Amino acid sequence: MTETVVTRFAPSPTGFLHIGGARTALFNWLLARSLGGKMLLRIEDTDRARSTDAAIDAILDGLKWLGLDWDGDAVFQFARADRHRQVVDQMLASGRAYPCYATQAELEEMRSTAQAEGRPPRYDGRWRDRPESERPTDRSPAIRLKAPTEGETVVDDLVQGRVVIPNKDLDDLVLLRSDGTPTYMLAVVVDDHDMDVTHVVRGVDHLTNAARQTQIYQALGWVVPKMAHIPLIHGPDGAKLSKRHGALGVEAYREMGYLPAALRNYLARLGWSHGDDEIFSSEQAIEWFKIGDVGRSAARFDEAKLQNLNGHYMRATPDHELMAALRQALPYLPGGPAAAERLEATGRWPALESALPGLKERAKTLVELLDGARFLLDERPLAVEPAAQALLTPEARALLATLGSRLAALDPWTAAGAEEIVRSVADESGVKLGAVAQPLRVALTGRKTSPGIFDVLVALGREESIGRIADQTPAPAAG
RNA sequence: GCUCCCAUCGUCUAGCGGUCUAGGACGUCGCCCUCUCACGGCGAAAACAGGGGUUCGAGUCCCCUUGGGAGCGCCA
Repeated sequence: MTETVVTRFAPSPTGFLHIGGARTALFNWLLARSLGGKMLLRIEDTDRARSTDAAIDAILDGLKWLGLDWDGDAVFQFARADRHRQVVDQMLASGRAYPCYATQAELEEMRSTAQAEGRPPRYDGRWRDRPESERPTDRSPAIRLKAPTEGETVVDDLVQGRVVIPNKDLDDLVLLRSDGTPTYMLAVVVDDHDMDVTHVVRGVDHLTNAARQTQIYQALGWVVPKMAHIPLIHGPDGAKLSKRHGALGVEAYREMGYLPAALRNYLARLGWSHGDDEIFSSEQAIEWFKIGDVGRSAARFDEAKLQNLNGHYMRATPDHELMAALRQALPYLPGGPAAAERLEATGRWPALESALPGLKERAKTLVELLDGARFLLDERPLAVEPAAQALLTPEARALLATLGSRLAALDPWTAAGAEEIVRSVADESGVKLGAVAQPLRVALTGRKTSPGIFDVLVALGREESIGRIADQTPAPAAG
């Protein structure tokens, strides 16, 4: 019998799609796809105060952008509250759960005295075995799990190995709050069971929860799904990734000009490896992925490596595809919308695409690519960067003047033809190619660096090129 | 405090008792290519946290120490 593998990604919609969450989703996705199974999506929105529609949209949008598709419709946990309560009734009836009337103040006190005595803060089970006759009628109880007090609970984890937690360290967790709403701990178990989830892949921060949830499964007599708790992502300083480390949400990576495929590759390689392979497609990752190959130690997020990887992806992407990716990303990039407008107005979309080969090998992100393409966006007369200004010496301007008139006669307007002219001007003037090429670069782009200057000439076209050169050429005699 | 997890170059990692004078990648530093910057090529520096065992033999297994991390809610 072949059981269909079912994984699930279960974010709580209280913010954007966290980069760590994205990796959890990726591993769930890889596991499901590699085993021919399904990945489900469940929105854990039981915290009504913190859950927002905007966050749900952000998470869905982030997953789609990253190319992580899920099977079926997203399940909303809050909508299943009745089912959760039904399961608790079942547990109450079987004696595996009991009502607890302890007040917040009592719980507070329990915690503080436990702390003071050096014991782990936990519920003392004071309502666990109280007879019904003692139950107060002036308030409604929370329902707690009657957890085993002795022995140990074992989590056979696909990544962490066999993790054993003494039951005495696990208290009777709340299943249903006194207002009748189910807790996360209960909801997760019931939903995973009802959704036929076979593999639970999530962050190690849930490892202790896994033990507690195992107790719930056992109380219910349900099969415990396979678990895989993957290590968390840390910031460059080794501490858990947080706001102060900068970008946290995947949408920020879109804004920084990263390609989804590159981010997927990077994230997959963070904590998982297939020998020495560094650059691989998602298809390869799916083929190679084994959850057991995921390491147990936390990995630091290294943006320099992500950038390098993204650079590889950009260079490897065919121009028309990269062009499409850029057009899609433009609305999200800083200055992107304005750039799109300019390209539209000047009709330079084709020029940009033709300049892509030179542009993409000089950029690690789409943002850098766009910056490199600025010479195509700028209008005459060009603003020359201060650092570049120094190259426009009187001698250089004179060379430019010669160059301008020679170039004007070039036909057809090709890179090879332009190169021939530039080289001969250099030869005739007895200077090195650079002495002509550099001033030409400044005249054409306003900067000291750019793609190959002959390619720039072609991308800009004859009229614009000649014009820009003229802009930097001394006015004839008159002055 | 208690419970659990982790520990190879600065970073991500390969290594699953002998092939390790520890490999790859990013980053760093040289050199080459060159119209600039890149790309690319070549090369260099750079690690088994410490201490005990087990074993003929340990980066690989066990224990301790140290150092990190996570969890301990009527949050998820």
